[in-house]
Amino acid sequence: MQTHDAAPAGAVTTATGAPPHRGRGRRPAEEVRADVLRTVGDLILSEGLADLTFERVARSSGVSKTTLYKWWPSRGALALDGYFHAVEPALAFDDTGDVRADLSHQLHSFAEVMGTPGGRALLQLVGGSQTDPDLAAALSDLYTSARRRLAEERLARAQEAGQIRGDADVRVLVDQLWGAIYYRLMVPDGVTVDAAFVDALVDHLFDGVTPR
Amino acid sequence: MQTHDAAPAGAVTTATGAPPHRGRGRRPAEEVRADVLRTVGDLILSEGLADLTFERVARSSGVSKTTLYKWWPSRGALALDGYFHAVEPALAFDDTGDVRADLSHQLHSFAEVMGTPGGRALLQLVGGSQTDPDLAAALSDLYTSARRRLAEERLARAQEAGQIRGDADVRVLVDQLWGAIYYRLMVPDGVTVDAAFVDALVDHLFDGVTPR
Amino acid sequence: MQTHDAAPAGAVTTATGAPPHRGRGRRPAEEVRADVLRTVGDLILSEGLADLTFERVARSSGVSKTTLYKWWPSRGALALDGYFHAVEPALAFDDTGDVRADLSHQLHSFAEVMGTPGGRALLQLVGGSQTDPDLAAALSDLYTSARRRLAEERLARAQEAGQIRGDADVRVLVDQLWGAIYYRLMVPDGVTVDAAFVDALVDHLFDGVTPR
Amino acid sequence: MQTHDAAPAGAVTTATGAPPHRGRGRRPAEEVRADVLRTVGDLILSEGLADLTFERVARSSGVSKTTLYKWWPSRGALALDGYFHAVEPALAFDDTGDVRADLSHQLHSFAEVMGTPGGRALLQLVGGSQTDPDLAAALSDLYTSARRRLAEERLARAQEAGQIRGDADVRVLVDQLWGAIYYRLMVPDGVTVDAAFVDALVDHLFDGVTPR
DNA sequence: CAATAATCGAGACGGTACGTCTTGTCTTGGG
DNA sequence: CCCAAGACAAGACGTACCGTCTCGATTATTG
Repeated sequence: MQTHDAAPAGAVTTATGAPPHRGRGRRPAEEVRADVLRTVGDLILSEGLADLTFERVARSSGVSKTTLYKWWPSRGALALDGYFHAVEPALAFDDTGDVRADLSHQLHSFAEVMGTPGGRALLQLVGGSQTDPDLAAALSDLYTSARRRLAEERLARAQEAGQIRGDADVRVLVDQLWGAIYYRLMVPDGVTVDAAFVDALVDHLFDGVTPR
Repeated sequence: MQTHDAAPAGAVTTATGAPPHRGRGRRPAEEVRADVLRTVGDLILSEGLADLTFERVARSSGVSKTTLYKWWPSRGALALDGYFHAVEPALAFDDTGDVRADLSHQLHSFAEVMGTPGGRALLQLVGGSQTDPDLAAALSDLYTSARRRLAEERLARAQEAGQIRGDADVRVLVDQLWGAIYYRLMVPDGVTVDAAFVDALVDHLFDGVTPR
Repeated sequence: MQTHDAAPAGAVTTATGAPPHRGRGRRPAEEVRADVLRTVGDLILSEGLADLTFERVARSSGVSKTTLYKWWPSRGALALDGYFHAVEPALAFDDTGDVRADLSHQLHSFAEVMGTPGGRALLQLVGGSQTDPDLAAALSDLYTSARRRLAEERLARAQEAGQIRGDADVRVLVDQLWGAIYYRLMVPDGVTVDAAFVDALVDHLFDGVTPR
Repeated sequence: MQTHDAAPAGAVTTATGAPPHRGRGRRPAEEVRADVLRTVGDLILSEGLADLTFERVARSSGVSKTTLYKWWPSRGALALDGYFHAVEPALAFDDTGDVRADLSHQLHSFAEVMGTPGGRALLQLVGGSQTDPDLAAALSDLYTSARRRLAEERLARAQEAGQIRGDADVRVLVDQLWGAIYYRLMVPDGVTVDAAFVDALVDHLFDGVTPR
């Protein structure tokens, strides 16, 4: 466009709450998409997965249900997408050479994050995936699968470096570390996730519980 | 009871299927309750928690919604009650003196049961409890809490008997054994629960993964 | 957990207006009947026919639904019975010898009574009788039939006494006097029932509206 | 009134019978509206007002309850709308110059119509309006108010033309003619509405009942 | 630059389920 | 035996959300 037009083009009027935008014509896809993800992220962190409906997202975001259904095939897909735009999970995994220290650090961070609203939302997503195959698949593809792989790779390197016994199964170790944390959070029978718990997770596995 | 008669007397074995019972008046509470629990159990094992609604249960069981709401305050409570009348979980925990063997046996049984429709239903109940506090409380009260306690007691006895190190935390061990199984089942990123997995769980914890 | 059932035990919620009477044994029939009629009368005068249900009457009066259904076969019958115990309508009809004066007096009284809550309740009963044959029959038997007969008899005496033309139909006159008042009250298209209206009713019929 | 919406107005005679229309998306408003009104009209003429429920209308017409509640705020509004689409009442009022003949003709027609299912439905609507203010207002707005006005205007013209005495109240005459017919129909204590009755209505008022 | 094709918002639509209410029948357990 | 208390099946109530759809408005893309 060669004119003296002052159009902001890609300006995304972030603002709070719902963007105004009166009129029913077409809007840039990214703008619409951003509105949706912001709304979903807010909803899922503040009120949880149970109250997240297409209807509410449409109302709160100013985006029509038609558009929502066009881009997100299910409630789970929408929730997951909004969730990851809200929390931006850190997938990096330190490698200082000391696998026990690295694991401990990583697990403490993980336990801490799981105590936030974002952590609770993740638990609800895992919960919902038990009855929603689409959500289960999306959750695996977008998050848990990558995290498991990163952890397994770090542990495999440690095993090659001789820091973990050769006959141990590093994939099982992931379940006994992260899985144990998930379990305490999802089935909290009078137990809590604290620093001592995380320390015990690592100690038990590396030292064994059989008396010397 | 003065006789050697073992007859159950008032046992109302209404057979399978839904009894007709036309007419709208009052029926004995146990009869109504039995109809409901049988229906809910069937539904939850065959179609899962997602399709369990008060409406369907009322239709399928011939019990009115009024009655359902009177006795079961929420969908979760109804589901849980029906589930436990359908599966009758074995809570017994062997104690042969060899804790490692006992644990292994118990975990193999548990893993096996979790592969059945009843196991999948339980996972869905745990999943649903993430967004339903009532269900979470009921699930803990009726099942998980007792199971955790039994396991902890067995492990504590082993610790006192010198089979487990004194500085180990037996409550954490529960999370690293049963919790690991739950996690693999609920977040199945290309991993499966089989006999080798269960063996590895025990081996890792008792022997430790640090090279000697 | 799931049944939050169980009897309320010793909870004695006396409620307002209701006689206490705890315990389930038999009470004298007249006492029960009086409680019901008092409750129904209060309800119908204060809230109208629409909100009168067996359920509410049972709750408010402390009389069981069983007993209500035993004595009153329909909502209309119950309403009507309660109504007439609350209003005790005056059926007497003066006969001073001057039929025009007697009619005018009677109609003015009637119009006045119809402006009270009792009058409004009667209109609702007539309204309800359009869709409830039982109520229609009961209303006629208990009230309107007797009233019409009294009026017709008074008018017939006047006709015999030569105060009303022989070729007039006194039964039709009832419709054109009382019926006109009912109609204005039931279909109030901007018209009201006042003293002038009642006077006009009588004047039109006795004097005729054709110019002399 | 009844549609509190931009009524389509244009008569849409979508043929008889119920169109199947599979699929859940939006249908043209006029089509939906026509289905509803046809169903309500049939129901109210065949079974009366008492059995008219939103539930039945939804089932019979294939229109969802949501839609019914969106357009018709109450059962009365729905009933009335369906009624007037079924009966299309003739409001015309002859004026041959002879008011007595015109009135007689009009009243005979009215009495005749009131003997049909449509007439009985109208009586039930009037009855229901005694306990339903919304229905009362709608009934007045859509029908009775206009009818009363037409009659009053015809009578007023006759009064100006000297066919009715100047001190008569033409509004009261309406109650003593039409109102008397309504009353006999709504409170039928052994009396019937026939041609002689209608003749007597007119004769009494025009000639007076006082002996000459 | 006007016509056309996409794509948006808004929201109506047929459904299903919700949780509550009333109906008329029936069972239980006092008095 | 009769009553209260109230459980029961049935089914209507009015609301929420689902996923599909029509409609009109606006924009971007074409001729």
